[in-house]
Amino acid sequence: MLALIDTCQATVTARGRLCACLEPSALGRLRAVTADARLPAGEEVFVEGQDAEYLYGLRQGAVMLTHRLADGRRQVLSFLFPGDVFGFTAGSRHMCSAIALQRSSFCRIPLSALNTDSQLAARLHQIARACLADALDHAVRLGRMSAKERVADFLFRMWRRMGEPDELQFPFSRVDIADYLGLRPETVSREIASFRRNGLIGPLSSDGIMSVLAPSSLQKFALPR
Amino acid sequence: MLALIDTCQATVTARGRLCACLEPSALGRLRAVTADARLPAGEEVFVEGQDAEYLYGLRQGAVMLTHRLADGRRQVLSFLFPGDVFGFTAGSRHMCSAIALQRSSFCRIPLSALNTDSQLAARLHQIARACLADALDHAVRLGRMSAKERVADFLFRMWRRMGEPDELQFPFSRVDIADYLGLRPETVSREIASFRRNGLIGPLSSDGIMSVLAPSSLQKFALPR
DNA sequence: CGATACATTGAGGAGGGTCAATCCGGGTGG
DNA sequence: CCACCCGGATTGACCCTCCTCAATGTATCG
Repeated sequence: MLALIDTCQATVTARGRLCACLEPSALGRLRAVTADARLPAGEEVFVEGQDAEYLYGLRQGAVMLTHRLADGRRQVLSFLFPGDVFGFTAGSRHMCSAIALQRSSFCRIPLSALNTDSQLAARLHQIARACLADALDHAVRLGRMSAKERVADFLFRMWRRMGEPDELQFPFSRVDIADYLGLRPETVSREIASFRRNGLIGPLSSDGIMSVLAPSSLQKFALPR
Repeated sequence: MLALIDTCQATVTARGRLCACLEPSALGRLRAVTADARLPAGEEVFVEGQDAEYLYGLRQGAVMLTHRLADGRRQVLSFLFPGDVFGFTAGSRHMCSAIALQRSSFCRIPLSALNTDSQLAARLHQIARACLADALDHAVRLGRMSAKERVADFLFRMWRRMGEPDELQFPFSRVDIADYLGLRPETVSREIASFRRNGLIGPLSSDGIMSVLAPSSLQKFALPR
Protein backbone atom coordinates (compact mmCIF):
# COMPACT_ATOMS: atom_id res chain seq x y z
CA MET A 1 0.00 0.00 0.00
CA LEU A 2 2.87 2.29 0.76
CA ALA A 3 4.32 1.39 -2.58
CA LEU A 4 1.06 2.41 -4.14
CA ILE A 5 1.11 5.77 -2.44
CA ASP A 6 4.57 6.58 -3.72
CA THR A 7 5.37 4.86 -6.97
CA CYS A 8 8.63 6.74 -7.37
CA GLN A 9 11.55 5.19 -5.53
CA ALA A 10 12.80 8.65 -4.83
CA THR A 11 14.85 9.96 -1.97
CA VAL A 12 12.99 12.43 0.14
CA THR A 13 13.71 15.98 -0.98
CA ALA A 14 12.07 19.30 -0.61
CA ARG A 15 11.49 19.70 -4.30
CA GLY A 16 10.70 16.16 -5.26
CA ARG A 17 8.23 13.62 -3.97
CA LEU A 18 5.63 14.34 -6.57
CA CYS A 19 3.72 11.18 -5.79
CA ALA A 20 3.99 11.36 -2.02
CA CYS A 21 2.13 14.67 -2.01
CA LEU A 22 -0.88 13.38 -3.89
CA GLU A 23 -3.87 11.74 -2.31
CA PRO A 24 -4.53 8.16 -3.46
CA SER A 25 -7.23 9.06 -5.97
CA ALA A 26 -5.07 11.68 -7.65
CA LEU A 27 -2.21 9.23 -7.63
CA GLY A 28 -4.40 6.74 -9.42
CA ARG A 29 -5.18 9.28 -12.12
CA LEU A 30 -1.49 10.10 -12.38
CA ARG A 31 -0.56 6.45 -12.83
CA ALA A 32 -3.21 6.10 -15.49
CA VAL A 33 -1.64 8.74 -17.72
CA THR A 34 2.07 8.33 -17.07
CA ALA A 35 4.39 6.04 -18.93
CA ASP A 36 7.80 4.88 -17.83
CA ALA A 37 11.01 5.07 -19.77
CA ARG A 38 14.70 4.36 -19.38
CA LEU A 39 17.78 5.88 -20.93
CA PRO A 40 21.46 4.96 -20.89
CA ALA A 41 24.12 7.48 -19.85
CA GLY A 42 24.71 10.24 -22.36
CA GLU A 43 21.31 10.00 -24.07
CA GLU A 44 18.96 12.96 -24.30
CA VAL A 45 15.53 12.97 -22.68
CA PHE A 46 14.65 15.96 -24.84
CA VAL A 47 16.59 18.60 -26.72
CA GLU A 48 16.38 22.36 -26.97
CA GLY A 49 13.81 23.52 -29.50
CA GLN A 50 11.86 20.27 -29.45
CA ASP A 51 8.12 20.44 -28.96
CA ALA A 52 7.28 19.79 -25.33
CA GLU A 53 4.81 16.97 -24.83
CA TYR A 54 5.56 15.76 -21.33
CA LEU A 55 6.82 16.63 -17.93
CA TYR A 56 9.31 14.17 -16.54
CA GLY A 57 9.74 12.70 -13.08
CA LEU A 58 13.15 11.23 -12.46
CA ARG A 59 12.99 7.90 -10.62
CA GLN A 60 16.56 6.68 -10.72
CA GLY A 61 19.82 8.03 -12.07
CA ALA A 62 20.82 11.62 -12.75
CA VAL A 63 20.02 14.17 -15.43
CA MET A 64 21.38 17.59 -16.30
CA LEU A 65 19.66 20.44 -18.09
CA THR A 66 21.90 22.34 -20.51
CA HIS A 67 21.66 25.33 -22.79
CA ARG A 68 24.03 25.95 -25.67
CA LEU A 69 24.98 29.23 -27.28
CA ALA A 70 25.44 29.43 -31.03
CA ASP A 71 29.25 29.33 -30.71
CA GLY A 72 29.23 26.17 -28.61
CA ARG A 73 29.51 27.66 -25.14
CA ARG A 74 27.37 25.67 -22.77
CA GLN A 75 25.64 26.48 -19.50
CA VAL A 76 24.45 23.65 -17.29
CA LEU A 77 21.25 24.93 -15.71
CA SER A 78 20.54 22.16 -13.25
CA PHE A 79 21.59 18.75 -11.99
CA LEU A 80 18.63 16.52 -11.25
CA PHE A 81 18.30 13.49 -8.98
CA PRO A 82 15.63 10.96 -8.12
CA GLY A 83 12.43 12.71 -7.12
CA ASP A 84 13.08 15.78 -9.24
CA VAL A 85 10.58 16.86 -11.87
CA PHE A 86 11.75 18.60 -15.03
CA GLY A 87 10.66 19.64 -18.49
CA PHE A 88 8.83 22.86 -17.62
CA THR A 89 8.51 25.22 -20.56
CA ALA A 90 7.37 28.77 -21.16
CA GLY A 91 5.97 28.22 -24.62
CA SER A 92 5.46 25.04 -26.59
CA ARG A 93 9.14 24.28 -27.07
CA HIS A 94 11.86 23.12 -24.72
CA MET A 95 14.34 25.87 -23.91
CA CYS A 96 17.08 23.47 -22.84
CA SER A 97 18.22 19.91 -23.37
CA ALA A 98 17.98 17.18 -20.73
CA ILE A 99 20.81 14.66 -20.79
CA ALA A 100 21.06 11.50 -18.72
CA LEU A 101 24.32 11.42 -16.77
CA GLN A 102 23.81 7.82 -15.73
CA ARG A 103 21.52 5.06 -16.78
CA SER A 104 18.26 6.65 -15.67
CA SER A 105 14.61 5.80 -15.39
CA PHE A 106 11.80 8.30 -15.30
CA CYS A 107 8.10 8.67 -15.85
CA ARG A 108 6.51 10.88 -18.47
CA ILE A 109 3.46 12.93 -17.58
CA PRO A 110 1.54 14.19 -20.62
CA LEU A 111 1.03 17.92 -20.51
CA SER A 112 -2.64 17.33 -21.24
CA ALA A 113 -2.96 15.93 -17.73
CA LEU A 114 -2.40 19.45 -16.44
CA ASN A 115 -5.67 20.56 -17.98
CA THR A 116 -7.74 17.68 -16.70
CA ASP A 117 -6.44 17.07 -13.21
CA SER A 118 -6.36 20.20 -11.10
CA GLN A 119 -4.80 18.62 -8.02
CA LEU A 120 -1.98 17.21 -10.09
CA ALA A 121 -1.65 20.55 -11.86
CA ALA A 122 -1.45 22.41 -8.55
CA ARG A 123 1.29 20.09 -7.29
CA LEU A 124 3.29 20.41 -10.50
CA HIS A 125 2.98 24.16 -10.46
CA GLN A 126 4.21 24.20 -6.89
CA ILE A 127 7.24 22.27 -8.12
CA ALA A 128 7.69 24.73 -11.00
CA ARG A 129 7.82 27.57 -8.47
CA ALA A 130 10.49 25.66 -6.54
CA CYS A 131 12.44 25.36 -9.79
CA LEU A 132 12.09 29.12 -10.22
CA ALA A 133 13.51 29.63 -6.75
CA ASP A 134 16.42 27.33 -7.60
CA ALA A 135 17.08 29.20 -10.84
CA LEU A 136 17.15 32.53 -9.02
CA ASP A 137 19.52 31.14 -6.41
CA HIS A 138 21.74 29.99 -9.22
CA ALA A 139 21.72 33.47 -10.72
CA VAL A 140 22.95 34.82 -7.37
CA ARG A 141 25.78 32.30 -7.35
CA LEU A 142 26.79 33.04 -10.94
CA GLY A 143 26.50 36.78 -10.59
CA ARG A 144 27.98 37.47 -7.20
CA MET A 145 30.11 34.63 -5.87
CA SER A 146 33.82 33.97 -6.41
CA ALA A 147 35.14 30.76 -7.92
CA LYS A 148 36.10 29.44 -4.47
CA GLU A 149 32.65 30.22 -3.11
CA ARG A 150 30.89 28.63 -6.07
CA VAL A 151 32.84 25.39 -5.79
CA ALA A 152 32.46 25.19 -1.99
CA ASP A 153 28.77 25.95 -2.23
CA PHE A 154 28.41 23.33 -4.92
CA LEU A 155 30.21 20.62 -2.95
CA PHE A 156 28.20 21.41 0.14
CA ARG A 157 24.85 21.35 -1.62
CA MET A 158 25.65 18.13 -3.46
CA TRP A 159 26.78 16.57 -0.21
CA ARG A 160 23.52 17.56 1.44
CA ARG A 161 21.45 16.60 -1.59
CA MET A 162 22.93 13.12 -1.60
CA GLY A 163 22.06 12.54 2.03
CA GLU A 164 25.22 13.83 3.73
CA PRO A 165 27.34 10.77 2.96
CA ASP A 166 30.93 10.35 4.16
CA GLU A 167 32.05 9.96 0.58
CA LEU A 168 30.88 11.87 -2.47
CA GLN A 169 30.75 10.12 -5.82
CA PHE A 170 29.67 12.38 -8.65
CA PRO A 171 27.99 11.11 -11.79
CA PHE A 172 29.25 14.12 -13.74
CA SER A 173 32.59 15.32 -15.06
CA ARG A 174 34.68 18.35 -14.14
CA VAL A 175 33.55 19.94 -17.39
CA ASP A 176 29.91 19.50 -16.38
CA ILE A 177 30.59 21.08 -13.00
CA ALA A 178 32.48 23.94 -14.61
CA ASP A 179 29.66 24.58 -17.07
CA TYR A 180 27.24 24.58 -14.17
CA LEU A 181 29.28 27.03 -12.11
CA GLY A 182 30.21 29.37 -14.95
CA LEU A 183 33.90 28.45 -14.61
CA ARG A 184 36.57 26.50 -16.50
CA PRO A 185 37.34 22.90 -15.57
CA GLU A 186 40.89 23.89 -14.64
CA THR A 187 39.54 26.39 -12.14
CA VAL A 188 37.25 23.78 -10.58
CA SER A 189 40.20 21.41 -10.27
CA ARG A 190 42.34 24.08 -8.65
CA GLU A 191 39.69 25.05 -6.12
CA ILE A 192 39.06 21.43 -5.18
CA ALA A 193 42.81 20.93 -4.79
CA SER A 194 42.92 23.98 -2.56
CA PHE A 195 40.15 22.60 -0.33
CA ARG A 196 42.02 19.33 -0.16
CA ARG A 197 45.25 21.10 0.89
CA ASN A 198 43.30 22.93 3.59
CA GLY A 199 41.75 19.72 4.88
CA LEU A 200 38.14 20.53 4.03
CA ILE A 201 37.90 17.39 1.94
CA GLY A 202 39.96 14.22 1.98
CA PRO A 203 42.36 12.99 -0.70
CA LEU A 204 40.73 12.02 -3.98
CA SER A 205 40.68 8.31 -4.42
CA SER A 206 41.39 6.90 -7.82
CA ASP A 207 37.77 6.58 -8.92
CA GLY A 208 36.77 10.15 -8.24
CA ILE A 209 35.34 9.54 -4.80
CA MET A 210 36.05 12.31 -2.33
CA SER A 211 35.43 12.30 1.38
CA VAL A 212 33.90 15.37 3.00
CA LEU A 213 35.85 16.19 6.14
CA ALA A 214 34.56 19.61 7.10
CA PRO A 215 31.08 20.24 5.70
CA SER A 216 30.56 23.17 8.04
CA SER A 217 33.62 24.88 6.57
CA LEU A 218 32.23 24.37 3.09
CA GLN A 219 28.89 25.68 4.27
CA LYS A 220 30.47 28.99 5.26
CA PHE A 221 30.82 29.69 1.56
CA ALA A 222 27.34 28.48 0.66
CA LEU A 223 24.15 30.39 0.12
CA PRO A 224 21.73 29.98 3.01
CA ARG A 225 18.85 27.50 2.50
CA MET B 1 -15.82 47.39 -22.91
CA LEU B 2 -12.21 47.12 -23.94
CA ALA B 3 -11.28 48.70 -20.65
CA LEU B 4 -13.26 46.04 -18.90
CA ILE B 5 -11.51 43.29 -20.75
CA ASP B 6 -8.09 44.60 -19.80
CA THR B 7 -8.10 46.57 -16.59
CA CYS B 8 -4.32 46.85 -16.59
CA GLN B 9 -2.98 49.67 -18.71
CA ALA B 10 -0.09 47.46 -19.65
CA THR B 11 2.00 47.41 -22.75
CA VAL B 12 1.61 44.25 -24.71
CA THR B 13 4.30 41.75 -23.80
CA ALA B 14 4.72 38.04 -24.05
CA ARG B 15 4.97 37.59 -20.31
CA GLY B 16 2.44 40.13 -19.18
CA ARG B 17 -1.14 40.80 -20.09
CA LEU B 18 -2.59 38.84 -17.24
CA CYS B 19 -6.01 40.37 -17.71
CA ALA B 20 -6.08 40.22 -21.49
CA CYS B 21 -5.79 36.45 -21.40
CA LEU B 22 -8.77 35.91 -19.13
CA GLU B 23 -12.31 35.53 -20.33
CA PRO B 24 -14.72 38.17 -18.99
CA SER B 25 -16.19 36.02 -16.22
CA ALA B 26 -12.75 35.11 -14.87
CA LEU B 27 -11.76 38.72 -15.14
CA GLY B 28 -14.75 39.64 -13.03
CA ARG B 29 -13.69 37.18 -10.34
CA LEU B 30 -10.16 38.56 -10.54
CA ARG B 31 -11.37 42.11 -10.08
CA ALA B 32 -13.45 41.03 -7.12
CA VAL B 33 -10.45 39.79 -5.16
CA THR B 34 -7.68 42.17 -6.21
CA ALA B 35 -6.86 45.43 -4.53
CA ASP B 36 -4.84 48.26 -5.98
CA ALA B 37 -1.86 49.96 -4.41
CA ARG B 38 0.71 52.61 -5.20
CA LEU B 39 4.27 53.13 -4.06
CA PRO B 40 6.78 55.96 -4.51
CA ALA B 41 10.24 55.33 -5.92
CA GLY B 42 12.57 53.47 -3.60
CA GLU B 43 9.86 51.82 -1.50
CA GLU B 44 9.61 48.06 -1.10
CA VAL B 45 6.61 46.09 -2.32
CA PHE B 46 7.81 43.20 -0.16
CA VAL B 47 11.11 42.18 1.38
CA GLU B 48 13.07 38.96 1.51
CA GLY B 49 11.88 36.64 4.27
CA GLN B 50 8.47 38.24 4.57
CA ASP B 51 5.43 35.98 4.50
CA ALA B 52 3.96 35.92 1.01
CA GLU B 53 0.28 36.83 0.91
CA TYR B 54 -0.18 38.14 -2.61
CA LEU B 55 0.96 38.00 -6.17
CA TYR B 56 1.46 41.39 -7.74
CA GLY B 57 0.61 42.72 -11.15
CA LEU B 58 2.50 45.83 -12.14
CA ARG B 59 0.28 48.44 -13.79
CA GLN B 60 2.55 51.45 -14.08
CA GLY B 61 6.14 52.20 -13.16
CA ALA B 62 9.04 49.81 -12.73
CA VAL B 63 10.13 47.34 -10.07
CA MET B 64 13.26 45.31 -9.48
CA LEU B 65 13.68 42.05 -7.59
CA THR B 66 16.85 41.84 -5.54
CA HIS B 67 18.58 39.30 -3.34
CA ARG B 68 21.22 40.23 -0.78
CA LEU B 69 24.03 38.12 0.59
CA ALA B 70 24.97 38.36 4.25
CA ASP B 71 28.00 40.56 3.49
CA GLY B 72 25.97 43.07 1.50
CA ARG B 73 26.62 41.88 -2.02
CA ARG B 74 23.48 42.23 -4.05
CA GLN B 75 22.13 40.47 -7.13
CA VAL B 76 19.32 42.06 -9.07
CA LEU B 77 17.22 39.15 -10.30
CA SER B 78 14.80 40.96 -12.57
CA PHE B 79 13.61 44.32 -13.84
CA LEU B 80 9.83 44.47 -14.15
CA PHE B 81 7.61 46.71 -16.25
CA PRO B 82 3.88 47.28 -16.72
CA GLY B 83 2.12 44.01 -17.40
CA ASP B 84 4.63 41.90 -15.47
CA VAL B 85 3.48 39.70 -12.62
CA PHE B 86 5.78 39.04 -9.67
CA GLY B 87 5.87 37.69 -6.14
CA PHE B 88 6.07 33.96 -6.92
CA THR B 89 7.46 31.94 -4.04
CA ALA B 90 8.59 28.38 -3.45
CA GLY B 91 7.52 28.19 0.19
CA SER B 92 5.55 30.59 2.32
CA ARG B 93 8.19 33.32 2.38
CA HIS B 94 9.52 35.71 -0.22
CA MET B 95 12.99 34.80 -1.40
CA CYS B 96 13.78 38.27 -2.70
CA SER B 97 12.80 41.88 -2.18
CA ALA B 98 10.76 43.90 -4.67
CA ILE B 99 11.68 47.57 -4.86
CA ALA B 100 9.86 50.25 -6.83
CA LEU B 101 12.28 52.07 -9.14
CA GLN B 102 9.71 54.72 -9.99
CA ARG B 103 6.40 55.77 -8.60
CA SER B 104 4.49 52.58 -9.37
CA SER B 105 0.98 51.22 -9.18
CA PHE B 106 0.07 47.60 -9.04
CA CYS B 107 -2.70 45.24 -8.08
CA ARG B 108 -2.46 42.61 -5.38
CA ILE B 109 -3.91 39.16 -6.01
CA PRO B 110 -4.45 37.17 -2.80
CA LEU B 111 -2.78 33.78 -2.99
CA SER B 112 -6.04 32.25 -1.82
CA ALA B 113 -7.49 33.11 -5.22
CA LEU B 114 -5.21 30.46 -6.70
CA ASN B 115 -7.11 27.77 -4.84
CA THR B 116 -10.56 28.95 -5.77
CA ASP B 117 -10.22 30.08 -9.38
CA SER B 118 -8.64 27.46 -11.58
CA GLN B 119 -8.60 29.52 -14.77
CA LEU B 120 -6.82 32.34 -12.97
CA ALA B 121 -4.49 29.80 -11.37
CA ALA B 122 -3.65 28.26 -14.73
CA ARG B 123 -2.84 31.66 -16.22
CA LEU B 124 -0.66 32.64 -13.27
CA HIS B 125 1.19 29.37 -13.40
CA GLN B 126 1.82 29.89 -17.09
CA ILE B 127 3.36 33.23 -16.14
CA ALA B 128 5.42 31.55 -13.43
CA ARG B 129 6.84 29.19 -16.03
CA ALA B 130 7.73 32.19 -18.21
CA CYS B 131 9.55 33.65 -15.19
CA LEU B 132 11.41 30.36 -14.85
CA ALA B 133 12.47 30.61 -18.49
CA ASP B 134 13.66 34.17 -17.88
CA ALA B 135 15.62 33.12 -14.81
CA LEU B 136 17.34 30.33 -16.74
CA ASP B 137 18.20 32.73 -19.56
CA HIS B 138 19.70 35.01 -16.99
CA ALA B 139 21.81 32.18 -15.63
CA VAL B 140 23.19 31.62 -19.13
CA ARG B 141 24.10 35.29 -19.39
CA LEU B 142 25.75 35.39 -15.98
CA GLY B 143 27.56 32.11 -16.43
CA ARG B 144 28.76 32.24 -19.99
CA MET B 145 28.75 35.74 -21.47
CA SER B 146 31.50 38.40 -21.35
CA ALA B 147 30.96 41.85 -19.90
CA LYS B 148 30.59 43.34 -23.37
CA GLU B 149 28.05 40.72 -24.36
CA ARG B 150 26.06 41.15 -21.16
CA VAL B 151 25.81 44.92 -21.55
CA ALA B 152 24.94 44.73 -25.26
CA ASP B 153 22.36 42.03 -24.61
CA PHE B 154 20.93 44.11 -21.78
CA LEU B 155 20.65 47.28 -23.86
CA PHE B 156 19.08 45.38 -26.72
CA ARG B 157 16.50 43.61 -24.57
CA MET B 158 15.58 46.80 -22.74
CA TRP B 159 15.25 48.60 -26.04
CA ARG B 160 12.91 45.89 -27.32
CA ARG B 161 11.03 45.62 -24.04
CA MET B 162 10.32 49.33 -24.07
CA GLY B 163 8.83 49.19 -27.54
CA GLU B 164 11.96 49.84 -29.66
CA PRO B 165 12.07 53.60 -29.04
CA ASP B 166 14.60 55.93 -30.65
CA GLU B 167 15.74 56.99 -27.20
CA LEU B 168 16.22 54.87 -24.12
CA GLN B 169 15.53 56.34 -20.71
CA PHE B 170 16.28 53.98 -17.85
CA PRO B 171 14.54 54.19 -14.49
CA PHE B 172 17.50 52.49 -12.81
CA SER B 173 21.07 53.43 -11.95
CA ARG B 174 24.37 52.05 -13.22
CA VAL B 175 24.72 50.23 -9.91
CA ASP B 176 21.37 48.53 -10.46
CA ILE B 177 22.41 47.48 -13.97
CA ALA B 178 25.76 46.23 -12.69
CA ASP B 179 24.09 44.22 -9.93
CA TYR B 180 21.75 42.75 -12.53
CA LEU B 181 24.56 41.79 -14.89
CA GLY B 182 26.98 40.49 -12.26
CA LEU B 183 29.43 43.30 -13.03
CA ARG B 184 30.77 46.48 -11.39
CA PRO B 185 29.25 49.83 -12.30
CA GLU B 186 32.60 50.99 -13.68
CA THR B 187 32.61 48.08 -16.09
CA VAL B 188 29.08 48.90 -17.25
CA SER B 189 30.13 52.52 -17.83
CA ARG B 190 33.17 51.46 -19.80
CA GLU B 191 31.27 49.06 -22.02
CA ILE B 192 28.60 51.66 -22.73
CA ALA B 193 31.34 54.17 -23.55
CA SER B 194 32.88 51.63 -25.88
CA PHE B 195 29.58 51.12 -27.73
CA ARG B 196 29.25 54.88 -28.01
CA ARG B 197 32.74 55.21 -29.48
CA ASN B 198 31.87 52.50 -32.00
CA GLY B 199 28.66 54.22 -32.99
CA LEU B 200 26.25 51.56 -31.73
CA ILE B 201 24.55 54.09 -29.52
CA GLY B 202 24.42 57.88 -29.68
CA PRO B 203 26.04 60.33 -27.27
CA LEU B 204 24.59 60.32 -23.77
CA SER B 205 22.51 63.40 -23.15
CA SER B 206 22.72 65.03 -19.77
CA ASP B 207 19.68 63.32 -18.28
CA GLY B 208 20.82 59.78 -19.01
CA ILE B 209 18.85 59.38 -22.23
CA MET B 210 20.70 57.41 -24.87
CA SER B 211 19.72 56.93 -28.48
CA VAL B 212 20.01 53.50 -30.02
CA LEU B 213 21.70 53.79 -33.40
CA ALA B 214 22.45 50.20 -34.32
CA PRO B 215 20.11 47.77 -32.54
CA SER B 216 21.06 44.97 -34.89
CA SER B 217 24.70 45.33 -33.88
CA LEU B 218 23.69 45.10 -30.24
CA GLN B 219 21.56 42.09 -31.06
CA LYS B 220 24.58 40.21 -32.36
CA PHE B 221 25.71 39.96 -28.74
CA ALA B 222 22.29 39.05 -27.40
CA LEU B 223 20.82 35.70 -26.53
CA PRO B 224 18.26 34.56 -29.10
CA ARG B 225 14.60 35.05 -28.13
C1' DC C 1 27.40 78.47 -4.21
C1' DG C 2 28.84 74.36 -1.69
C1' DA C 3 27.22 69.61 -0.76
C1' DT C 4 25.80 65.36 -2.26
C1' DA C 5 24.99 61.57 -5.26
C1' DC C 6 25.92 59.38 -9.36
C1' DA C 7 28.52 58.60 -13.76
C1' DT C 8 32.77 58.55 -16.07
C1' DT C 9 37.61 57.88 -16.71
C1' DG C 10 42.28 56.37 -15.52
C1' DA C 11 45.98 53.43 -13.47
C1' DG C 12 47.17 49.34 -11.46
C1' DG C 13 46.35 44.66 -9.74
C1' DA C 14 44.11 40.13 -9.04
C1' DG C 15 41.20 36.43 -10.21
C1' DG C 16 40.20 33.40 -13.39
C1' DG C 17 40.98 32.07 -18.35
C1' DT C 18 44.12 30.01 -21.90
C1' DC C 19 47.34 26.93 -23.48
C1' DA C 20 50.31 23.23 -22.80
C1' DA C 21 52.52 19.44 -20.29
C1' DT C 22 51.84 15.68 -17.30
C1' DC C 23 49.47 12.22 -14.85
C1' DC C 24 46.42 8.50 -14.30
C1' DG C 25 43.09 4.75 -15.02
C1' DG C 26 40.90 1.85 -18.25
C1' DG C 27 40.34 -0.33 -22.49
C1' DT C 28 42.41 -2.76 -26.48
C1' DG C 29 45.17 -5.66 -28.98
C1' DG C 30 49.39 -8.10 -29.78
C1' DC D 1 50.59 -10.05 -19.40
C1' DC D 2 52.11 -5.90 -21.00
C1' DA D 3 52.62 -1.99 -24.35
C1' DC D 4 49.94 1.30 -26.28
C1' DC D 5 46.46 4.62 -26.62
C1' DC D 6 42.74 7.62 -25.22
C1' DG D 7 39.93 10.64 -22.42
C1' DG D 8 39.59 13.04 -18.38
C1' DA D 9 41.86 15.30 -14.34
C1' DT D 10 45.55 17.86 -12.60
C1' DT D 11 49.22 21.15 -12.53
C1' DG D 12 52.09 24.93 -14.24
C1' DA D 13 53.12 29.33 -16.74
C1' DC D 14 51.38 33.15 -18.73
C1' DC D 15 48.00 36.52 -19.94
C1' DC D 16 43.69 39.11 -20.23
C1' DT D 17 39.40 40.55 -18.60
C1' DC D 18 37.36 42.65 -15.14
C1' DC D 19 37.82 44.49 -10.40
C1' DT D 20 39.73 47.96 -7.19
C1' DC D 21 40.82 52.33 -5.88
C1' DA D 22 41.12 57.00 -6.82
C1' DA D 23 40.34 61.31 -9.36
C1' DT D 24 37.40 63.98 -12.13
C1' DG D 25 33.14 65.35 -14.20
C1' DT D 26 28.15 66.49 -13.90
C1' DA D 27 23.36 67.23 -12.19
C1' DT D 28 20.37 68.11 -8.42
C1' DC D 29 19.20 70.28 -4.16
C1' DG D 30 19.41 72.94 -0.25
